[in-house]
Amino acid sequence: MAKKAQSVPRREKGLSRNRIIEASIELLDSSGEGGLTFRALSERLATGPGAIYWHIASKSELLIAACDAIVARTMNAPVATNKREATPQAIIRSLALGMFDAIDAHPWVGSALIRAELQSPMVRIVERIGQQVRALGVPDEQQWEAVSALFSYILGVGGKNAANGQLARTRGIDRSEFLEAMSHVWLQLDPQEYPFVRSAAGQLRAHDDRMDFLAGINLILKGIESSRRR
Amino acid sequence: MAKKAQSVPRREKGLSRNRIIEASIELLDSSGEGGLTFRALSERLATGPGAIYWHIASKSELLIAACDAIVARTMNAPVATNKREATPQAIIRSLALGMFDAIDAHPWVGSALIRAELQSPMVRIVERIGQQVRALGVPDEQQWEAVSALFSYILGVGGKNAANGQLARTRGIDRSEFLEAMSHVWLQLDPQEYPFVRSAAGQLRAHDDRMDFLAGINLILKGIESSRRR
DNA sequence: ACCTGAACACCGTTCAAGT
DNA sequence: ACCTGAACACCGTTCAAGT
Repeated sequence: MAKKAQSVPRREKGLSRNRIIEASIELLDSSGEGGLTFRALSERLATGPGAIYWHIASKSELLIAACDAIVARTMNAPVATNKREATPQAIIRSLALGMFDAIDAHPWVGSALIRAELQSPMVRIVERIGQQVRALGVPDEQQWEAVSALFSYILGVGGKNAANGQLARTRGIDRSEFLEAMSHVWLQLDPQEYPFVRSAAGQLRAHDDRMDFLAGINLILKGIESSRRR
Repeated sequence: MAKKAQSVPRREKGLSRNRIIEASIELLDSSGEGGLTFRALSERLATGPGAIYWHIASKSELLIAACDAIVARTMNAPVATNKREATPQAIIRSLALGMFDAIDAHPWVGSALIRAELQSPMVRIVERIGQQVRALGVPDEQQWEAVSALFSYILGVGGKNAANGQLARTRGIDRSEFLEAMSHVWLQLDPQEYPFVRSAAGQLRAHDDRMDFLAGINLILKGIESSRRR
């Protein structure tokens, strides 16, 4: 009968790079970094562990590919800014927050991103930010430094959040409980040796990761601005 | 300092948390993150894998303890600044570079640091930087944001360098070869979609990680300064 | 071309048994 | 109190064999 007359949704049974990546994302989301194993994955795909190797070279490649899929979605999503003032700064803030939220939703992306250095996920992020840094009027020789700083900062916060997510999962602990406990530990420190950390213990309990993240982006943006002005 | 008159250096044969940590550092330095296994470690310590568990709860605790030992040394080292102008900014730069160099020498510290969130290694770094941010005259409510931004940035660059080190080890590839190859890949990208990355490919080949890192620290410091002035 | 699944060479961790 | 080492329950990866 008609072979391509209508949208026969690619036979469910055939394995493909894409199906493998989608299944990996589901697995990573539902059971964390440790949840992605070739055995669990092949069970979910109703196949043998060896079959996956026909489509993907290694676990590390698989993790980066899954990370890249999330980053691609995030960087291609329409930028959520007020049209009235879609300044480069506002767009950069929005892109950065997009990554923050993506990592918040998929904590494993944070650590995968770090391992994917200079590969596709980084390229996507750097490109989007880079264009806005240009639009900011930063001179050519300073653009790389500016983009690199923003990217590294996002990477750092992302990695931290990935660790948080991992910790929350393994210890089955609530984030605010954990902050409470940590704040208590900090208050216990020797006041001679740790005056700053002790005094910051209160803010630790109250702080909002997302707002702190944004504040850091704003500091870097201000730094870029005041460098440019000179 | 010397607490007691040159005591006998704790009998070589007895296991101890410290000896285990030192052996772990050697193993991590010589064969990377993957090189730290309880089997390799117990062989080096001439004991069984189970023995280590008497002194340390888990591999993750071991990794963080090893990381903390390096961070402690780094943060306690005398700050290398020109006495004449030991401004808070200069001290922060020096502390940050100290961490950069430590991670450069021990790439595994980068990824361990990320996993150690809010624990001892972070506390040491945050304290040292925090004191200088205070000395900068940043108002109380803004201190945490400033320190947090600096720390996250250091974490991000550190994580990236850890990945580099790992990559260099597994692929047995030289850093500059790798940058060369990556720069070539970037030049191949679609100019419509990736104008910025393409134009940055040249700088990628030429760039100096350490200088880029310092430039980022300076951007954040400038941002802090201009926030304060407002 | 694509898939199967047993087998290999590892892991971290536990625990009865020793000293 | 501290150590031993076999055993358990996993891993990623390979590969002859199938379709």
